[in-house]
Formats: sequence, C-alpha cells, structure tokens
Amino acid sequence: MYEFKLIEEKWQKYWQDHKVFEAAIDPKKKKYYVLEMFPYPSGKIHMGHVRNYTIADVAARFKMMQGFNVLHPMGFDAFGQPAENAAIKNNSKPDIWTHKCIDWMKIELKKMGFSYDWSRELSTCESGYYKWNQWIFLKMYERGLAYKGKAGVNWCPSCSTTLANEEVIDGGCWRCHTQVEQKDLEQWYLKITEYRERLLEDLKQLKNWPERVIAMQNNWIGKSLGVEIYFRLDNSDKIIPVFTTRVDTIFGATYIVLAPEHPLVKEIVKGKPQEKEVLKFIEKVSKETKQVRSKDDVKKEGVFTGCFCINPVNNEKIPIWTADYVLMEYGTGAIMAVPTHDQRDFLFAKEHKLPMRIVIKNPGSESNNPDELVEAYEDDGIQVNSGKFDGLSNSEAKIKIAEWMEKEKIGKIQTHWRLRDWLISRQRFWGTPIPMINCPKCGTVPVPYEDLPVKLPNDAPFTGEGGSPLGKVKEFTDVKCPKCKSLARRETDTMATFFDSSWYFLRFASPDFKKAPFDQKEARYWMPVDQYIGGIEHAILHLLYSRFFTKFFKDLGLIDFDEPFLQLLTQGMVLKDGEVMSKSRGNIVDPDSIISKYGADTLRLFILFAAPPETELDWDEKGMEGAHRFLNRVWRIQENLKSIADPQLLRILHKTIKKVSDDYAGFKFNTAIAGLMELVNAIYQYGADRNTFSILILLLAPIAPHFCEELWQQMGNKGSISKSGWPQYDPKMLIDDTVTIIIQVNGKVRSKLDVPQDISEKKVREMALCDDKVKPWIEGKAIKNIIFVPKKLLSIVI
RNA sequence: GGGCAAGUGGUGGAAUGGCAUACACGAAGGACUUAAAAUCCUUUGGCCGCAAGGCCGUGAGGGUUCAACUCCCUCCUUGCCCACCA
Repeated sequence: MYEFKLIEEKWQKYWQDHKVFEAAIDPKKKKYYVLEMFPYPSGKIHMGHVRNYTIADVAARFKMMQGFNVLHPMGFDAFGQPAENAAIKNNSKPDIWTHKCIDWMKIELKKMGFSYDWSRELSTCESGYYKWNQWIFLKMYERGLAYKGKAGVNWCPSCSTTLANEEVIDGGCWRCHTQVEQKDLEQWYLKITEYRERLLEDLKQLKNWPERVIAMQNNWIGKSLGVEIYFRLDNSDKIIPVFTTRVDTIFGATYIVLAPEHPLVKEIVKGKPQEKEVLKFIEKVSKETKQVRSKDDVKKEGVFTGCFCINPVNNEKIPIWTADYVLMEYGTGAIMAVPTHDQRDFLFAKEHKLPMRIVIKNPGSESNNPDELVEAYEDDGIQVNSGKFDGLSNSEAKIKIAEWMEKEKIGKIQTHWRLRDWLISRQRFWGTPIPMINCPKCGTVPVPYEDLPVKLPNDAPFTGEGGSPLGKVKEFTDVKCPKCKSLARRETDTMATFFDSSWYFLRFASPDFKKAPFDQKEARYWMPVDQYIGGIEHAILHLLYSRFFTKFFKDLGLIDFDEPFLQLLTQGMVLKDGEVMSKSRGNIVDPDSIISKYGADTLRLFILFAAPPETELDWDEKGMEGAHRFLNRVWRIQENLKSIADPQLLRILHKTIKKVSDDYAGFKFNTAIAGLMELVNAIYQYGADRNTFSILILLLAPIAPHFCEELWQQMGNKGSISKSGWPQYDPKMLIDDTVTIIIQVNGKVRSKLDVPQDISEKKVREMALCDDKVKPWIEGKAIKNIIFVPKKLLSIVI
C-alpha cells in the first residue's frame, strides 16, 4: 500500500517551492496554451470541476513532458450575483465572501495536484483587472460599439435586474428561474451585430471544435436569406412590409397577419366596425407572457381588422388579420399567410375558414384541391397557380421570383439575423462599474482614461430590492463632469459578468501588465489558446462573446489573429445514478471526501478511466476502488525488479508507448489507461526490469503525478518527472515476427493460422485449404473466389 | 417541429469495413490464512451439447459487401441544443 496522503502533500509542496509550473517566454520552444473555463468562486469545487480540470491537466502535463513550453493558468470569474445575495443574507460584504470562497477553492484545487502557474492567478473582481473592462468599454464607445438604448428589457423581479435575451431560459431567469417580465429602461448595449458576418464566417476556421457547438453558434447568429415584400393597403398608399423565406409560395398568400403589437394595427382599424373587438384582442394578448404565446398546444387566436391589402404579384385583394402567433420581434412583425404551405397558417385558416390555394404541387399527391389537405405541404415541389413561374421547381422559383420582385420594385432580397445586440447593463453592485458620467449639461460623458479604474465603493446598502445599490452611495454617484466641471451623476449600473470572461484568456499572458489589457509581446507568444476545455452550457454565450472581443482587439490592432480558441473540448456532465448531481437532489459527491479516502491520484485516474471526456460519466464508488487497486498494483512492481528485460514484454512495452502517446494526443484517456493496465498485467506475467518500470511510470505521470514523482525519485532520479522527457518507441519493436491470419469461409471465421508476417498469399492459401478446421466446410464445394488481406485474413467464398 | 449526438454483456465501456465485447467493475470458484482483509489464480454474452463443436447475438427492419457495431435507406427510443423564426 502506498501512502497517498504523505506523497501528495510532499509533491504539492515540491512543485510550489521549485516553481515547476511557472511559465515564461522561450523563443526556442514551441508553446502550448491549455486553458479550462475559469470557475465562479462559489466556495467548493464539485465533480464537474474535477473532471474538467483533470482532463486539462493531463493535456498540460503530457505536452510539458513532450518538451512544449506550457502555459496552464487558473483564475476566478469573481463578480456576480451569488456574492451579493450572500452579502444580503449574512449582512456582510461581497468582496469578503468572494475572497473567502477563492481561498477555499484554491486549497481544494491544490489538493488535486493540478499543474497551474499560480503566479498568474487573477480574479475579475480586482480593480487591476476590471480597470481594463472599463478601458475596453471606452474603446468600444469611441467606435460606436457601446451605445445607450431605451428598450423593453427582460426584468427578473426576484433579482430585480435586467437580463440579456441570452440569459432568459424558457421564459425564466437563468439563475433563479423566476418568470421574467418586460420593463422599459435606459440600458447600455454592445453592438455585437456589427460583427455578425465575421462571427458566422469564421466558424469555418474552427476545424477542431465540436460540430454541435459550431451548429449552435450558427443557429444563434441565425442568418436567413429571404425577401421583404411590400403589400399596399387597399385604398391607401400605405405599405406593409412582410418578410418571408418562402417567396416561392407568394402566389398562395390568401391573407396577411400583423402582430398584435404592430403599430399599424391600431391605425388601420380606426373608425372601422371591428375597432372595438381588435382593441380588446390587443389588450388581452399584451397580458400573455411570451411563454404562453409560444406554446405549441395553445390555440392560435386572432381577429379580422376589417381592412384589406393588395398582393403585389397578382393584385389580389386579401384580408388583414391580427393574431398572437405572429411575433413583433422577428422580421417585420407581419407575415404573409400561405395556409397550404405553412402548418401554422393552415391551422389558423381552418379555424377561421379563410381561403386556401395550392401553389407548390406535391409530387406524391394527385389532388390539387386545397379542401382535401389534412396538413400544410411544406416540402419541395413544382410551382402551380403561380403565373409565369408555373412548372418551375420551387427552389428555382425562389430565386427567379425574388429577382423579378426586386426588378418590379415590389420586394427586396434581404438578410435577416437572429443575433441581437448584447445588453450589458446590470442594476447590481458586484460588477464592473460602467465608466460613464451623466452630466445635466453635456449629456453622457465617458470617464477619461487617466481616471480609470472607476472603483467600486467599499460598502453599499444591500437590500436586494430596487435598482442599482450604487445609486444609493453618494460618494460614488456625485462627481464633476469631466467636460464642464459642473456637478454630474455617475452611471450606477455595472457590467454583465460575461464581459469579464470575454477576454480573461488574454490577460493570463501578462496578468500584472499596467499599461494595457495585455502585453502585446506576451500575447503574441502565448495566444491563441491551443486547447480550451469546459462545459457545453457555454457553447453559445461565453464562446460567442469571447470571439467577438477577440475580433474587436484585432480591429484595435492589438493582436493579429481572428479566433481565440484553436481547439475546443466540451466535457460531459458527472451524474450520480443517472441524474445530474445537484444540491436539490441531494446526490452530490464531495471531491474533498473522496480525496481524503483514496487520494487525488486515484480520483484523477478513475474520472478519466470511467468514460471518454465528452460523454456523461456516472459516478461509481466501486470504480474508485478499482482505480486505487491499480495504483497499488503498480506500486508493488518495484519490489521485484529483474535485471534483464523479457523480449516478449519489450514488444508490449513499445506498443504501449505508441498507444498511450496517441491516445493522450487524441484525448482518449480511458483507452490510454486500459493500455497501461494491459502493460501492468503483462509485467505481472513476465516480470519487469528497471527500464520497463521507469517507462511505465513516465507514461502514467500525467494522470497520477504525485504517485509517479515519488516512484521516479525512489528509482534514483533527480528533479520533477514532468521535466524528464517523454519516452520514445522503437518502430522496429512494433512489428511482430508472426501474425495471426483469420480464415473465413463465406464470411464466417473457421480457423486461425499463426504464420511469419511476410508470408506469401500462395502459401496461406495452401495452408488454409488443407487446414483441418476449414476442410469440412469446403469439401465437395466449388470455390468461387478467395480474398487475401495481407497480415490479416483469407476469405474463401464457395 | 428543426438541428446534433447516442443506443454494444449484469454494469462503465472497447473495436470506425476484417477474430464483437479490450480494459475495468460486479459475480462465482479456488490458493494463501486459525479467521478476515489484502493479494494471487481461474471462470464469466445467450442457447444446444458430456465433449469436440455448432447456432444466435451490437435498438428494429431492409440494402451494399467475400466480410457491417462500423457504410447507405426507413423506423423506434433516449439525451442535449434551438424553436409560432415566417
């Protein structure tokens, strides 16, 4: 039994005292920057963190042993609501709570033996960091990328703060899940939409990102090509623009629908007999939450406005409705309804007995009668009832009709985007103050660069209610206008914490740099991040914002690359009995208690062995025992070393070096460990010599570093094993003298032959045909064909 | 409704056109021990058979191939993400 507690403490101290993992520019060495998504300091690390950081640590240590100059930093995403909530609850201060949490988490992270360069540690709540948030904000403001806008914003009544669209999940607050309300406020936005084309285009560069993350980003940016069509109001010059991606169905538009919030609705019903009913309907819909309106099973409601408009392609007079299934936020807030080719329109038209016309012929149906439809036909087909476009395939017609409409000036080809500007204002204390001053004379005035940072006051009244706590601190709000020197009021909103995490990876290159967010010389060497690792929950927001900031820095001339993260790995969740570990379920396994029972090396080994990094991992304490048993099995090898290497074992050793090296490089840690276990099993069979054992220790070192450092030292080596180089295999040792050839008859395995590896096909044929196990299957039958795959198999077809 | 994954022994998983179930867990048996733990050894997909051996078997069905967990088509199930997006 090895004494994991003593060994782990000993080597953690050694790494710290000898600054083993402190990184510095070395132009002679190839750099490797490995980064995991930094944690929010909630107080304790959980198994998700352990898994994330263990994966990254093996990558870092493996690359280091291979001779790369590795940067592997760690920091804390320290601003945010929980600190403030804790302050409210405990009548304390957010910074005290946060620093306590950070200290505690650092202890736990160090116990895991991660190879961090702690000299680069950063926390986003330090003014030395958030000063640069403010600097970046001002640079964006100068370029018109930060602007103030009044808008209906998502308001969480529980946190009494606004939320970005992206932070609203199923109509609820992303943290507390309270139903989100709509509220009008003056807010700061970042114009991420200005970068949408590049954010979309550059996704193509990201060859080493998981496909699904690319797909999610794609959908989120949501570029759709379509046509804006101008419907003229009957007996008026007023134009109602309508956006469609299915312009091929325009000849089948039998009515149009305006969103109830559409400003035209009230205008056009004025004085009409329907006015009262329409206004009542608008009133009713305004009370519905977006949630209710988006439910699929809720019946689509709507009313006729009494007005008509003209379909510009055939001058048909069609009715105008308003209905709750049309959303003001998307497109133009108005749609053309084609009941035959859109299922929502179909259900609505059936309900309200509106006319229909088939314009895309379903190749699988004879009928041309819309009354016989049981649902809308949304697939491809041939144009009918579409004037001069009849007979074209609808995909062809889409382009032809769009071009024709643009020529006739009755429509315009348009691009629509789903991505909105990013709302960053928060009515919260524990965040970066937005560096702006509101002067009664000069209006909005930026804080001069030399006055940065705008520091958070030490104290503020925390009630959790009302607007920004900063608004109640007079020393903070009262300030002289930088322009006219008259009394002005400081902006009291703080920035969303996603701002902080959108560039921290650059700050790690030079965490103490005083003149800019980062030292260009350091950034040029270390960036971009070679391997980024984190949870899939950040697949959209955090990664999109980080990509946006990176492009912005490039435009400022500070860096010369487009994308911050070359390779991305999204690790799977850690489950317990098939369920997500969570406080509410009460099924949390505390890493700390596991470390004291088995040691960090065993925990690292188990968590990597139990499943591939990307898939879910079901926690199983029995598996921990197995992992621990394996380490003890390795430990005992040293008691019984032979002086001469067994030639059989030597071949297995070299194959293992290759397998483990390849598997580490491909993040296939579970099979790498399986390979090491096979090697250990072989050692127990053949007996190991010193060299074989040393190589085993080196191969295992990235996964169980303390354990291997100790054995490495006991073998008489000096210095850290992480600087000792990576074992190389001899390609000649991978080739066996003999190979096993599989003999198949009609695809079924009937025999196996052990033969010299360079044997001729003729010889194998001869051996196979007179093989005792093969004979009965081919006797008296005509051989049609024989397929020979060298070194693998011979397949006889009869 | 759309997109992306995935579905393999009692369990976690391995194999990405060429011996299905590597490695581990669990289970059963044995050695050592006064005993237990630890350790070591053996067995462990199903069915038939004393055995040799045979047949079946990777969610279901079909296809391509000498050969399919792997490629193609249809479907089912689960997970994740998106969604009255026009």
